[in-house]
Amino acid sequence: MNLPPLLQSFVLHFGEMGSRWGINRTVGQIYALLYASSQPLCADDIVEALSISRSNVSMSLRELQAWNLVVMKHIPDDRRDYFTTPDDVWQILRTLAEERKKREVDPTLSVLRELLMQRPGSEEERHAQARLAEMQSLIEQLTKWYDDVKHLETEQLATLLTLGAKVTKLLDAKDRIVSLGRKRTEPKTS
Amino acid sequence: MNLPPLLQSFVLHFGEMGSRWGINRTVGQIYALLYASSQPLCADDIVEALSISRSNVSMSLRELQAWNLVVMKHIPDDRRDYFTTPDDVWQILRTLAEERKKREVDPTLSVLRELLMQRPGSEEERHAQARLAEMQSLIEQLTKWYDDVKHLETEQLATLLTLGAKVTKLLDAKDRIVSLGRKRTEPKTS
DNA sequence: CATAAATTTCAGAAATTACTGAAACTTGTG
DNA sequence: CACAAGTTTCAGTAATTTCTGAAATTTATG
Repeated sequence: MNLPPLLQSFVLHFGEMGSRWGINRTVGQIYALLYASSQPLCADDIVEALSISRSNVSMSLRELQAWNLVVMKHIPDDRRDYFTTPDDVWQILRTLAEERKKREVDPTLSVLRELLMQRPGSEEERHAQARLAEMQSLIEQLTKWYDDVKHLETEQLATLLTLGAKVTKLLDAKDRIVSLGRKRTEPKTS
Repeated sequence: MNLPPLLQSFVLHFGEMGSRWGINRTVGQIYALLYASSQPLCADDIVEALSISRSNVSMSLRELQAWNLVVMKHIPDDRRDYFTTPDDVWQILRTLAEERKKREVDPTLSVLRELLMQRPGSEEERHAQARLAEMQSLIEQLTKWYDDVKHLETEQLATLLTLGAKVTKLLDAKDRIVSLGRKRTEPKTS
């Protein structure tokens, strides 16, 4: 591996974190490299930058494509495929959320639904189902929220983040404002 | 493994998902078993239920404790340690969020901060730093939101979820209400 | 449609991670 | 404090995952 030190640290860190994020080391490193590079890279650039085999690069790029985390680019008069990551970090976040949900949440939700269709054959099963139902309910509330929020434009999403817990206060505030309004009294501005 | 079919399916599913969630199969299975069981279980109960070695159970319980995902209970006149999961699924969610953040986000944030302290030694490094800064900014916004929201009581959290994207509309509504209030006009109720 | 460049596939090797059983350790009790 | 019940540790083994290099396939072009 022969990269500028800063880039190398970043790449190595993503490699190490890879396993915690459910991807492998190489995939993490390649992603980091593409993310931080100023230019799209082709497979051989990656082979050279990370000192890994050509086939490993091929497999890993395929994995990153399956995650929709890289985009392929073409350079005029060059047959090779070049890769980058999308520029917009908010868009990357949306993709990550979508893919992780697909892989980590949806399968469980469908198993829960299936198991909750069954008739319990014992008291122990009845209790288990009650617990599964709690889990299902929570996950469905979370995914409903996610489905709602994922369509937001970046700016709105940022607003929502900045608002944070104040949302609940805002709700109270609204109620107060409304009732004040009804009494035709001047409300405070938040 | 000799469990009621429903429980067994649930346990096996959690085992399979384990790797995607950054825990291993056994840990996933034990968690599922404890989660759905009506009674606390001791290590030997788990050995029997899942047909795995005593030492594996010990190691896996240790891991689950490190995640704060199980609680130890004691039964009068019984020296053995018994384990359950917390009852409240919302509390479980909070714990999961906290632990995943600690393992999956915080280390990266600290690496990013460190790398952004360095002075870039080339144009390539300068560009890389700009990209890292974008990533850092996004993660900091997200963790700030999280730090804010994590203190909410379950009921408020549920409200926030139900609200979802409507929050942004609510904001608009508030503005309208406020200005209407100023004009001493009867505002609409949401 | 032949050729050459680029890419992918895949079987086996290497590396990593998970699991077991035996031994060591801890803790409560007579 | 000796014993027994319970728990943990750890070295070796098993299982899984990742990586490689050679061969096969695809694709653009003259």
